[in-house]
Amino acid sequence: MIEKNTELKIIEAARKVFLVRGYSGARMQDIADEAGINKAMLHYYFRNKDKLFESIFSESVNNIRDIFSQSLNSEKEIDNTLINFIATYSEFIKNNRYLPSFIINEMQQGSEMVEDLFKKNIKMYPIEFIKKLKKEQSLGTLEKYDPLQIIVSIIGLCLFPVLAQPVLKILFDYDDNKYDKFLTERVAFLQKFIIKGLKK
Amino acid sequence: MIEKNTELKIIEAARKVFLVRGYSGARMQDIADEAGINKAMLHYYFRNKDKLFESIFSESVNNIRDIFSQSLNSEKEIDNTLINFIATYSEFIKNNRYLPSFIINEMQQGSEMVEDLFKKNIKMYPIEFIKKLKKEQSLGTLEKYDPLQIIVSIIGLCLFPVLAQPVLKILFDYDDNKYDKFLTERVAFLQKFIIKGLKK
DNA sequence: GTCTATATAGGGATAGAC
DNA sequence: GTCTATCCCTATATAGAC
Repeated sequence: MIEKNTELKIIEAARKVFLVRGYSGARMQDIADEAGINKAMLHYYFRNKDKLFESIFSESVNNIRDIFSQSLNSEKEIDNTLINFIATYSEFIKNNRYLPSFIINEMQQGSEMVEDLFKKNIKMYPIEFIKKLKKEQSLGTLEKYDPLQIIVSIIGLCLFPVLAQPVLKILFDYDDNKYDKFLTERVAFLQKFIIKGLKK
Repeated sequence: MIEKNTELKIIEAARKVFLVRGYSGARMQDIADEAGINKAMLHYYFRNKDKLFESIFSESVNNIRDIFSQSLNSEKEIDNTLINFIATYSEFIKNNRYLPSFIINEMQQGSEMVEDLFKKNIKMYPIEFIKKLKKEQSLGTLEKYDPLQIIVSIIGLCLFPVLAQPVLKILFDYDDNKYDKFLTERVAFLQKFIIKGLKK
């Protein structure tokens, strides 16, 4: 087993701690423990907590942006674009449970630093997808809903069960396995439900 | 103007601070300032930060539960039940923006205290609504989806735009007014979209 | 009940040896 | 580059006067 370099170990540990606990809940000591080093090293590599946080937050925003544009901008026609997006995006979110709530929460705090980092990194506006929607709407195959309402709905339908996972698990009395099954089955459900909801 | 009693002032201030900043981000000093008193008073009325937090978290869970069961358990048939729920629930969430993310986030931390409080207060499982869905499904008027998938979808469609508000405002370049309009228009959109998606 | 002053702990940051 | 020891500020909590 090759020993990973320290900077990488720190990044991975910081990612784990920040994504679950958030900026204010994260402890430098916890990150050091998770990385198997001491606190001083954190400051040696990343001057302070803010700088370390910035690097984690930025990469998180980039990850969300990449998977989003990558899975939405397909050359296929509308049905397959939707089916493909729902599957790809759901899979990504399932494997990155804490990403959405992390970003949403930090943004909610309204700190300048976070908002600037977000603006700097995000740059995504699904123009191509909106064009595709509008074309179908004018052809009369899709209901004439506001494209942004549609997009927020699709993303929300994929994200919400992962965002609210800790709450929903208790409400439904589902263990990890059952909830995982719920998420897996959800993909097919969403593909059908969304397309039916949009079609004229 | 009648002077509110101190305990009430503390509760209101704590609510404001905890809901936005969360447990770890909240400062007793900020709560004292918001209430217009000094820190010592917080400890006089609520022994410590944990106790104060508990009372806010509990009332938050109760609020969510009340509005949920209240707006879902109507005597009407399925279409009107849905239309009524979407309108009532959306309105409530709009007026209580921070409630959902507060509960979801604290639950994500996985502390025993929070999880116990949640379990103790929540007790909601929409049995009547599920019955109503299943009846329509067996009559062939609704698609035979898993009722829990349906419920998670409806709630998610209402909650997500409020949960993700700080992110979506930036993505869409919407100011407060435009976003408010977006949320208002969303109700009618959701009523149509959801019913179309569910109908056979 | 309400205040000021202060104790105590927690956590981010630095100095300095190796 | 990595460690130990320590600094020092911040935040919670308490003591005690009024």
